This record gives sequence, C-alpha cells and structure tokens, in this order.
Amino acid sequence: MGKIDLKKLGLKVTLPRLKVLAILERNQREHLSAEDIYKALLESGEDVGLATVYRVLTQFEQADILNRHHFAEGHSVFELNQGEHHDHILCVKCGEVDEFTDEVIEARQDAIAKEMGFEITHHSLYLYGICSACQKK
Amino acid sequence: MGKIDLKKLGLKVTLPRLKVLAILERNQREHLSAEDIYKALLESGEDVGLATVYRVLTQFEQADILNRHHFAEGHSVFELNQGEHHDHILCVKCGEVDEFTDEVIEARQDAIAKEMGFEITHHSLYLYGICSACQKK
DNA sequence: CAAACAATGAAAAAACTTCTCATTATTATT
DNA sequence: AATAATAATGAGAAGTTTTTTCATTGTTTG
Repeated sequence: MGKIDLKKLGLKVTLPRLKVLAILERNQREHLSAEDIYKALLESGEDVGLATVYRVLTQFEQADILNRHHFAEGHSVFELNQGEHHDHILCVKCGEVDEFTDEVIEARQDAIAKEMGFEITHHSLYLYGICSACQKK
Repeated sequence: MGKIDLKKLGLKVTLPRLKVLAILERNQREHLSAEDIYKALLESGEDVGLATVYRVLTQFEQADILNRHHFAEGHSVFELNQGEHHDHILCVKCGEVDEFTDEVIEARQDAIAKEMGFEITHHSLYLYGICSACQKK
C-alpha cells in the first residue's frame, strides 16, 4: 500500500501528524474516535494534545486521507480511506461494526442524485440491527 | 391525517408536549433541531424549558412519533414520522434537504442485512452533494 | 542557518445534551 | 369536584464532544 505523503498534500510533516497516522494504520479495522486516538497516543508515551488530535483529524479528512462517520453515538469516528468505498452495518446491542459494499445500491444512489439534479459528493449509509451473536442471547 | 394520541402512547397530555407537537406539525417539511424548536416556542410566547424540549423529543422518538437524524452537523434534527419511510439528500452548499424513497435500495438493504445475519431495526441513508441551484452559482 | 510562517499544547470556551431536584401538573380514583 | 399518587416540569448545574485562543515551538524554504 502506498505510503501517505503529507508534504504532497500541503501538510507539514510533524510528529503529531505522523503519530496519529500510525495509530490509524495500526487499527485499520476499527472505527476510532478522537478520544480513542488520544488515549492510544498517551499509552504509547506520546505527548500530543487532544486539541491537536482534533485538528489533525479534520485536516486529514479534508485531505481525503480518512473518512469521518457519524454513527448514532453522539461523536465522530474515523477510519483510513482504504481506496474502495464501503458502507456500514452496526449492532445496536454490542456495537459491532461490519462493512459491506453493494453495486446495486451505489448505482441507484447515483441515479437518484442525477434525477434530483444533485452533483453527488459523497454519501453515508448505515444499517442498524441486531447481529447474529446478540440474537442468540 | 390522524391526530396523535399521547395518552394511548402512555404519555401524559401536557402543555409542553402539545406545544412541541404543534411546532413539528407546523414545520413538516423542515428538519428541526432541539434548539430550533425551543426558539420557536419562545417566539410563540410559550414558557418551556430547553431541558423539557430535549426530554419530550426523546420520548417522541421512543414512541415512534418522530425520527431523529444525525446529519453531518454535530447535532440531531427531528421530523414527524409521516408514515412512509424516506431517505434524504442534502446540499453541502446551501443546506437544502430533499427526500426520496427507492424500493430497490430498500430491498437490497434488507437482503444485505439478512446475508450478514443481522435482524435489521432501522437504517439511515444520506446523500450529500450540490443541488441544481448551487451548481449555477 | 535564518527568516517566515505554520503547528502545537494547554486551557478556556463553545456547542450540544443530560441530570438533579424542588415544584407543579396530570391522572385515576373517590 | 376533590384527593392522592405519581409523573412532568423549569432552572441551573454538570457532562460530553469539539473548537478556539494564544504564547511557544517546530518545519520549511531559500
């Protein structure tokens, strides 16, 4: 996978940015909140302020390095932009998050946006339900 | 449209609840935040506390009287549950919100949830883009 | 290596939401 | 219509999440 070049994105190469990036790369399957990342940094003995974490995440989002999600939790979570887009399905009981993609849905979304005169920039689709493990409890 | 019977829903019929309901009914095409509703009440000369507005909205959500949405704004917005489900398309420039429904997408969502072993409870789909009016600017 | 300027940490502040608690209102029952 | 039981309310405090401010530090370009 191609390394992310901060300089090319107009961002100075600083320790906080590299550290946040490292945390995200180490947790590619997770959806981390700003607080999660901040705690992970503290545990690694890094001295990065929470405000900086928020700033860096916002910059990374604008640079399309990562995606921000608003699950029904009250705070944002982030994941590295891994090239192929995907959507999410979440368990309302245990909080598990799975991913999926569906060509049919993608195509319909584009068609709908076109019909309604919108130039689509992005979308968010979250399915909420009870996962198989929680159904058995 | 059938009037909403708070009593049948296990909610006592109180002035704040009726007033919030009236605001929502008067703005069926809008997506109002708790603050919006609170301000609308103040402007109507009603003496309702913000905490009550939040409480009532949460109760209405649980009673399925309304839907809560988490657009990419950082706060919840609400709209009366008008029977038929619909999704949303939002303009990232002017903030306009339009609605749509698509049988194909609905069906695929159910199929995907089933495939993944989920018992689906609800979903949220938001398309973001630039509306036709803003494209011309 | 120095100057220009952007990034940082810490703390304060802002924005949104929930909680606490004393008071008031609603309801079912007289 | 009055009462008792109980739920709802308003005000403010407090909790969360996020942004801003500002003095200091770090990065980059030439």
